[in-house]
Amino acid sequence: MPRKPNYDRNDLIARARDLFWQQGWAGTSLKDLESALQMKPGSFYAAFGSKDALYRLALEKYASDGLARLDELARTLGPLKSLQRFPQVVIGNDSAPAKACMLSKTLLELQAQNHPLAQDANLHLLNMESRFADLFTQAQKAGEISDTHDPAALARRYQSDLLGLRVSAERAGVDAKAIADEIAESLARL
Amino acid sequence: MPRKPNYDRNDLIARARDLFWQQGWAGTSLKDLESALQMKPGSFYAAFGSKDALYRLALEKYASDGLARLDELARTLGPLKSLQRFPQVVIGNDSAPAKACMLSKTLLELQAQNHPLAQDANLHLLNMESRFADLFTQAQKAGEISDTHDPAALARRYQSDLLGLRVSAERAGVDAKAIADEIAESLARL
DNA sequence: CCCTTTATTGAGTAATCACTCAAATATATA
DNA sequence: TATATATTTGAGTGATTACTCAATAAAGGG
Repeated sequence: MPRKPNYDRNDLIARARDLFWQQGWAGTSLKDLESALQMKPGSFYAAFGSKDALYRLALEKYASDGLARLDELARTLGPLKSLQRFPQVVIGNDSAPAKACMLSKTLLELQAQNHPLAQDANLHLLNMESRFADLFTQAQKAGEISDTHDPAALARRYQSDLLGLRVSAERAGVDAKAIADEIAESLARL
Repeated sequence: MPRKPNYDRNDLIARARDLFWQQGWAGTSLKDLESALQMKPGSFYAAFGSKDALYRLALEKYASDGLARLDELARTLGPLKSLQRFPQVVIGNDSAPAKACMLSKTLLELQAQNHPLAQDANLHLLNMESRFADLFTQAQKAGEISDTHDPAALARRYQSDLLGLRVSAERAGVDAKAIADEIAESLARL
């Protein structure tokens, strides 16, 4: 008996993610969202509840897509080569709405206000970091890198490098690809 | 004949810088500024003209103070050791309003809106980068590091690492000091 | 003390913010 | 087709935004 919504919820979340990713939390108004999602306020709030709730969903989509991209890379290239390739992949996606990581942008914007979304972002970052650690462990077991280093420490440093790379990639006049190459090269020396 | 202002302009700018640094551009309202600077709207606009103009001054102060801190370090420690110490110094300042770099926060928040302040931030970052390059050049001339690498490339990578470090230092559950040590250690291997 | 010049005050501006809700509309089942 | 249930609509909410301006206060030179 009910009436079905005439939109694809997942697609709406993806579009919201792109907006939030590019413009940030405060930089994205409800008018922006209404026009991007083609929804009137009533429908918007019936579907998502609040701007924050939609941002939360957008963050989750961003994070799980990122994990999936890394996993697929690992499946085709193996642990070390996927870690070496990932930096280039991440800044090379020209259809992405921004070069910088949405999780770090969220963290930097909302951490000071103790906003729950900042905690969400940090959790997703920790998730990613532990996936990096897994890959380092696998690379050690495969003999691709020496096992003198702690995989957790390698992952911590690798993620920090990635975050720096992606901030740098946002800047004008900075050759981010060169930085990505150097990150990959330094992994080869482990 | 004129009446003198009863505030220290430089001190006001420093307080504004701290607010902006911590809370960001959109996250800092005029009410926040009025209460932190103890100024009514009229005085505020007579003194600074606009929120953006004050942010601009705050950015300049942030950048020149950063350069000064690096220069002093270089004077006492020499080029290589100052580059090695700088990461720890930058994340170790507990009285600072934030760990992350205000220039990168500004860039990430305002770049998408093509806000002039984002360009300002990038210019300050370029300034800092060229100072890093100078130090790398000096370190090469002093024989502290090999001269096989291009100082500009070293500076580019170094700044990227610093930006990543400072984002990481903002996160809960991340041992940023360990990352800073690794950055310093990797410089020793040049 | 007067007068000129500047600083300070704080109520008030229009615009925008996230969000609400009653009415209208569409759909699937009975 | 009638009814129950859900979605969509869009004008409108109060709060907050950055900012203005006429009135008042203060300070130094004559």
